[in-house]
Amino acid sequence: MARHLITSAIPYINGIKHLGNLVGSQLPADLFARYLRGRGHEVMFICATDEHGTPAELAAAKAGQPVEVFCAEMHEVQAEIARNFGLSFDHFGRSSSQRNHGLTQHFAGKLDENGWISEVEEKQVYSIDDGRFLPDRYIEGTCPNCGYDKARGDQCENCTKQLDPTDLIDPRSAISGSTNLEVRTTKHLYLRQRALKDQIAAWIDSKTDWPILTTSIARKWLNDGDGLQDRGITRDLHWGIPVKKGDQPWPGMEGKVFYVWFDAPIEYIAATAEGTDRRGEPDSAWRRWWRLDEGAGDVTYTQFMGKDNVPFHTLSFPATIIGSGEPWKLVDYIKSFNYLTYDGGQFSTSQGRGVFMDQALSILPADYWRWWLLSHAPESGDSEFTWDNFQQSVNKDLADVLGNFVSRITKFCRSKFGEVVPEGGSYGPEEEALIAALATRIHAYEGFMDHMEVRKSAAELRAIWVLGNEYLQSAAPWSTYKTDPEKAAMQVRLGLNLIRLYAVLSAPFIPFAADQMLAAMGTGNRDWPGDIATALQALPAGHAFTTPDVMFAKISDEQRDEWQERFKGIRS
RNA sequence: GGGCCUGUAGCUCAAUGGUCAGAGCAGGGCGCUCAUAACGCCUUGGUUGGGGGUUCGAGUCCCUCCGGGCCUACCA
Repeated sequence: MARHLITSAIPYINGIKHLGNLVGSQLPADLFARYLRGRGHEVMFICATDEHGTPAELAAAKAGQPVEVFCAEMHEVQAEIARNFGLSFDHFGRSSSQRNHGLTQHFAGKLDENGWISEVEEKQVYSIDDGRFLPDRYIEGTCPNCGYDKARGDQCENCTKQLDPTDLIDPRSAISGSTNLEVRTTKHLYLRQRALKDQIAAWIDSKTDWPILTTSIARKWLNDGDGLQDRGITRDLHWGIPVKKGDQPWPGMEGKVFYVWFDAPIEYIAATAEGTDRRGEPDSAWRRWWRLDEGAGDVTYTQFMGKDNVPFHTLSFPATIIGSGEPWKLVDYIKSFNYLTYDGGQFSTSQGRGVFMDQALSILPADYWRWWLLSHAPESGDSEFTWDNFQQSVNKDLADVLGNFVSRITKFCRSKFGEVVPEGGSYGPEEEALIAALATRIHAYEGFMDHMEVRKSAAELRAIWVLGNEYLQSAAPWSTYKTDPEKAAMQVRLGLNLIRLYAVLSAPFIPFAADQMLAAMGTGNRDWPGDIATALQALPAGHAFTTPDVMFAKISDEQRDEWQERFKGIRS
């Protein structure tokens, strides 16, 4: 039994996430966590909402709410949706928690003690009417290059030229449209990543088994141009973690907060503490996951994230950890994902294009989405969601292959033997062959799952389901029943045990259906199979079961067409 | 502009430089009747984006061209 710490990139607070966000971090992380728990390992699976930053303040203002209230409400909304998707977090925390305040200030204090913080005076655009400094992309104006009148201060979307806000002609606030702007001087703290570059590079170089997507992004940032740059870790905002050195004030930084990307990954640690606090456990309970000197030496730490998050998890957060000089646990493996696209384009919140998590659950059970998303996870490149593909995959894999298998064996048994595991008969060559085939495929499945090969795991699991149908077809208990009822009883008993075995193996992908299968089989036995023949005797003769309703109703062409129309959004 | 990823069957994807490039779906045929008209077996289908090169051997390595995507540090 090993100890596994698993974190999913924390979703931003300002709205409900779409299926692309889900498949890029939370869902595969949940798959891995459920699998490891199923195999008997000790797992700590952490996620949270990422609540700070300019967009949160603006979204709250738009909703007409104080930002604290807005964030608290949105956290509950996201937590509820996560529960309904079966995301099995040990704790779903908040980056605005007091735990994160304390830890973030602690890390900043340590970094300063060790000389890794510099104070920098810089000039930024201030909007007098908005009463706030504006990040570059919140300044709009006319592009000096192409004349596009909605160019942003960081880049012109029309001609893709990179800009400085002062380049813009007729600059205005993207928030209010106000042109009452001025350049002001402000002081910020920078994390001296440049000075930590060699240590970080050596650490990255030691990770030879990481996905290319992960290491290539890290190396690009380490080596491109002048190499890794220092990063500002404070902002002139109201909502956030006040800048302090540990629990002491930071002279000259009054009224400023830490940058959201500084405190967000620290929330992984803080959320673990929030969880143990909630359970009434002492500090040692979370520290044994995070402090190498307090019991975390045997922890394997895996992070899941979309590719946009990679620089922060390979560079900034490790710089924080390493720079602290304290024995905090560093990540062992980063599993990163490409993007899911929607029907030939991007998911778009503003255009209402694509399916968002709440909408997904309003039309179909979570397992349908979990299965499709995981079996099509964007591992080697971006992958595309189309309704046609979704309908075909779900109908074939879940309804025809798995659901129908459960249906045919339970209904046959009910009609010939009643809803009880039948007695009699013994294995022959066909059964031995099935057990051998199962052993081979389950071994392969475990190998793919151990290595987080999500799509290959799904394909292997499906192949395991198919073995059940192949067996039934060749064993043909409906025929043997006529001449040798004892043999038919043995075949059916094996088939019913396959249902339980499939529930256990499938639970990481489709936990709700797995629960349904176990409930129908009248068992709470979730033991991961070791010896397959033994595992197929979990339900003994005489054990009562119930015949479940249709587990996966098929998606009709009408539904598919209606949903395609409903979620296509407004094309610009 | 720079960098990274990617292009394989109608579709979605596999293939440590090494048999005849494989699966699933879709298409075609046969079988079965327990089952959600479901299942099983067989089968059609590829100049691996184009061109050049290295090698005994290239989907894989190199060059080049074409197409798609992402990132480029003050959004997160």
